[in-house]
Amino acid sequence: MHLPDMSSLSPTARVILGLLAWQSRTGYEIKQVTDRSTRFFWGASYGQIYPELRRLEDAGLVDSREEPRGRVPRRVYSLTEAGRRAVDGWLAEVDESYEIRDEGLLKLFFGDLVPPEQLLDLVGRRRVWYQETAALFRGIGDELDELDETSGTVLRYGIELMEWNAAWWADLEQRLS
Amino acid sequence: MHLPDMSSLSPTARVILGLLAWQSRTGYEIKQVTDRSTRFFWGASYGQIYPELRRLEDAGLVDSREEPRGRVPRRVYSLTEAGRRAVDGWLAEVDESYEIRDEGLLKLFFGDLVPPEQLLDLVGRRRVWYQETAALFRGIGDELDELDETSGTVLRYGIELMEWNAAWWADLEQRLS
DNA sequence: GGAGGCATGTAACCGGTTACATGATTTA
DNA sequence: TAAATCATGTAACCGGTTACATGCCTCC
Repeated sequence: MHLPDMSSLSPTARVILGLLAWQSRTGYEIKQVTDRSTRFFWGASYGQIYPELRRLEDAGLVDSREEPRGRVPRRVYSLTEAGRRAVDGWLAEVDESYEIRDEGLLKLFFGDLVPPEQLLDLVGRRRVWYQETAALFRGIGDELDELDETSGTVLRYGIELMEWNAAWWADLEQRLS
Repeated sequence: MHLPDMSSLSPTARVILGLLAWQSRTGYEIKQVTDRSTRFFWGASYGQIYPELRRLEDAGLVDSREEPRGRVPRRVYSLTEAGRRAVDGWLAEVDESYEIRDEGLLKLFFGDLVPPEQLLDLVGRRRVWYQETAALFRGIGDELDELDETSGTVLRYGIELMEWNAAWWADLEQRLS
């Protein structure tokens, strides 16, 4: 067991520890939950989750017990007290990263290089994509009942951000045509 | 000289080629320009730029000539015709990636784990950050004169997005207090 | 003379995705 | 019985950041 170095908590580790602070879960379940909730602003893949769970257990921030379903092996992870302290420590840090990677915006940036109708096509596609994503998020919200909690607030952020974007690109589309 | 494989144009390569489509530049200048324009939705570091320029030259998408300033070595890169075709090809693709990594949102997601005043503090910090970033972008806009071009439109997007965020977090702040 | 900007580059590291591999169980 | 879902994991690869290293030139 190594010293838990809180300053080096990787992004994926933060998501995992946060989710485990609510309840114990398997790696598979963690993936499920992130796909339905944090995916759009903080995703996680199996290739990260399973090795990370090992590292976290190694560091003493989580522990696990085997809970097979029939003959299907299954390992449930729980937050330790040290893990809980690590989560609290991270939540108390006063620095939050923010990053966007938007290829549509990059293409718009270089929009002067293409004929107007191609640019208009791009803008229209983006508008549609934002509308569809907003609808997708609304659908997730309809299945949820915990919209009053902070996790619900984040979903609302997602919906409203997508709607804002849909409106912005629709506006640009109109001005270009 | 290798075959230029357009389908494998890395994100950084796209930014570089796009900028070179406007005018020839050194690696240093490319960094300058991205820092003032695409940085907030598509950044680039020296550690990427210089090796990428080499690879692009190897692939025949750019070429370069030495243009030292006094005894300071300096290499100016230009887009070749194959490079221009690669840019046009990329711009014509109908698929654009979109990604957000927002640690503030992640903390809000787990907001139920912390005392209300700590959550309020986080929300306030985020609101301030968006306000400041909006102001920063507006400052960049004031120095620019090409606000009618598509690159100017992208800056406007940045400003308005930051303003929308500032308003959203301010609203949440008010409801929490 | 010193600070800051111009200019180029590399090495180590890191976080993440994708594809692959395996097998049990449940559902249509 | 076939497909989908549950469940775990690894290896190869990739794109990117950070820190480091070097040296000239200009302006205060």
